Amino acid sequence: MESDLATLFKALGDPTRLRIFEFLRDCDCCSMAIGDCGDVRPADGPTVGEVCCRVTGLERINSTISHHIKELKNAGLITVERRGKNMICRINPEAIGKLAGYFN
Amino acid sequence: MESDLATLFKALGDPTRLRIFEFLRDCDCCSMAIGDCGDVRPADGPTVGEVCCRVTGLERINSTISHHIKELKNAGLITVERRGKNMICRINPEAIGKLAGYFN
DNA sequence: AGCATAGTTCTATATTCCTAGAAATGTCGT
DNA sequence: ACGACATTTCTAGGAATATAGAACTATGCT
Repeated sequence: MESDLATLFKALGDPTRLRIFEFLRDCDCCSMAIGDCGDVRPADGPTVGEVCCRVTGLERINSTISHHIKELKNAGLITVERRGKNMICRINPEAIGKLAGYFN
Repeated sequence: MESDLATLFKALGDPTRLRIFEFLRDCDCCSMAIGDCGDVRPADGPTVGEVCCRVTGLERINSTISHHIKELKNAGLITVERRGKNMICRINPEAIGKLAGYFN
């Protein structure tokens, strides 16, 4: 759960992670999540599995995505919370604020 | 001279490079540069050598700093221009603008 | 309890990256 | 042309990282 700037930037510096991050951010802004590979439903955020099969151009094995999500979480960019069998992922607004402030 | 976002973030994701970047940014905002290890003079920007001996807490060999500066340049975050025997480094405002826009 | 589903952790491998020293390049002054 | 200075490029070694497959953990359902 570090959050110094270099750590934040490093986490976003990998193309795969950046896509995941942007996907989560887009879900966040419209407060909808995309259902398990097809349908659409309102939700707190997409699950790890939804990230796996929904982030376009992302052809990565489950364990790889899980690893990247963990890294985003450790950097403090997102939060991950259990909801039944699933883990739902959300952007951490504080981190965004921190980054936004840095360039102004 | 790439400038996609992942590349920008990756360049800033290394602690050494981030310090260099911030040093250059601070020089830029006050339009002063710190002279060769001690004195202060007006200038377009600090030289590579000045970065080497002036960035606090940076104990890196010359070639290492040069390598990092090159990487910042390749990412499009800074510009490097020859001035006599020296190379002067400057922040690229476009890149800053791009990053600022990204988080708003 | 037993099973299916959802994710995580472990292990291994190939690639990338950071660092530093040595050699090379470019520029200026004499 | 020569030497001093500033910086880059080359080379190499060690650390970190991305990826994937297998094994494991956690949860819910029947």
